[in-house]
Amino acid sequence: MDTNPSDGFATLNERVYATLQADILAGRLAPGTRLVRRELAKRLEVSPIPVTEALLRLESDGLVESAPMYGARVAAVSAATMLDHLVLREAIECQAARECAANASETTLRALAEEAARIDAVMRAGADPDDRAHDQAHGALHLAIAAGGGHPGLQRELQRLWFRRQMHQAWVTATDRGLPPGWHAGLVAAIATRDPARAEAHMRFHVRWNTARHQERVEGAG
Amino acid sequence: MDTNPSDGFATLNERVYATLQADILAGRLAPGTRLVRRELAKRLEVSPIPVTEALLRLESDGLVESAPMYGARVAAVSAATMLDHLVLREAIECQAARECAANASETTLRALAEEAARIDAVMRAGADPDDRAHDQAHGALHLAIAAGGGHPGLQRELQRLWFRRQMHQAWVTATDRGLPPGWHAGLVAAIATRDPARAEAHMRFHVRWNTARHQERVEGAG
DNA sequence: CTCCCACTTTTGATATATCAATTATATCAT
DNA sequence: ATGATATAATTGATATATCAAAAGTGGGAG
Repeated sequence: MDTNPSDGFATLNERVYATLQADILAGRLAPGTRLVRRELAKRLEVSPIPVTEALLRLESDGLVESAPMYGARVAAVSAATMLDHLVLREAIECQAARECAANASETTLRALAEEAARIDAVMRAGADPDDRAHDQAHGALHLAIAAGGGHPGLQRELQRLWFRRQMHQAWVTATDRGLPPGWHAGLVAAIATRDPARAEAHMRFHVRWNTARHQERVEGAG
Repeated sequence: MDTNPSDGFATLNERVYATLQADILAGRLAPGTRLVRRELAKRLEVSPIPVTEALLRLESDGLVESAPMYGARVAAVSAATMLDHLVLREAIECQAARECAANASETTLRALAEEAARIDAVMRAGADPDDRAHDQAHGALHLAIAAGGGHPGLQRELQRLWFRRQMHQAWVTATDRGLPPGWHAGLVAAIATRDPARAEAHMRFHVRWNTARHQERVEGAG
């Protein structure tokens, strides 16, 4: 079918990509679900070609796994894949904190501090586990830190990783509770010292909190 | 045309991907070159579909840039893109060094040390700037460090980044000379201390050597 | 001579059709 | 009944065809 110019997608490829991504991130397509091109094409009322291309992009985002002459399925979620993701996120976010400390403008730092305080306030008030707006704001803050360093590549990588984080969150009980007060404000303050090592250390501690929660869950389930 | 089963590629998509990648990495396709699907399809004797898919994958590797309804071209190489790449590499490799220090087996560490010594010896002897085998071994060592931590995601990301590194090297005069003796042996020794902070610091210094060379070039060109 | 527009050409996006590999199912011998 | 095998149905890979956007081109108005 033709591309509806009013929906904001330039191509069908993009529309299919966005649709499938939303379905996976929201958990409407469970990990392991087979993604059959013709089926998806029929359901979305397009030909198999944009579907194929969208699946390829989702694969490079880590949301879909596939093998030649076998097909694609929604990527598995396991303790191992989550740990893998967290380690990668630690890499990117620690570097982002460094670069942000070194390069961000004073204006940017002020804006980050403000937003961090706002997010901490919502968290302390006890955000709903599935408060989309809050989670979205939280992600935006981390992205903004990555953007603050002025290196688009870091920002792009973190964006991709954040997709996988959202997917994981659909399949584990998120535990945002029990965070120290000023969790994000402290992080931004460390960045604002302009000391890369300090910014990195603080970010590492920040990301590792998630890793620790993850490992508790794994052991608890053992 | 049909897939030749003897060439090691399961699909035409893969073959086209490998061919174009090799052409870009070797500099046979210069940055900025327009990549017209039908042309490539005719030249490679396939239909436009595998070409489209291969271009999508190359785009996610950062070797190709494209926009909807505009087409693809070989990614630009500039001081900014190179710096972006180096920052990303610093992120991944520093984390890789940490994880390797924390998780690699003694056997792995011994093998890394051996290979590092070998590479340093070749470097000290003055490797040809375009000695493919040596460059390949050098890349393999870094990949092996990333693999040593036991997190496939880090390894995959570094592999992708290394492609961009190879591309950049086709367009700048590589300066492998002037490295301190034991450049890689020292790095692996730091990892073998099992102290993540120390491993990371050493790796950061290692990667930043490239960043510094890069910035010298930029200033020199100004 | 320059600028703008109608027209042609090129090329990206994608539907349809076809082939081949894989998987499911039915059949048969043991 | 069990397992192997032939056959049918499914589905991935990809060639061909079509449509539409964009880029290039020539001619006429100013």
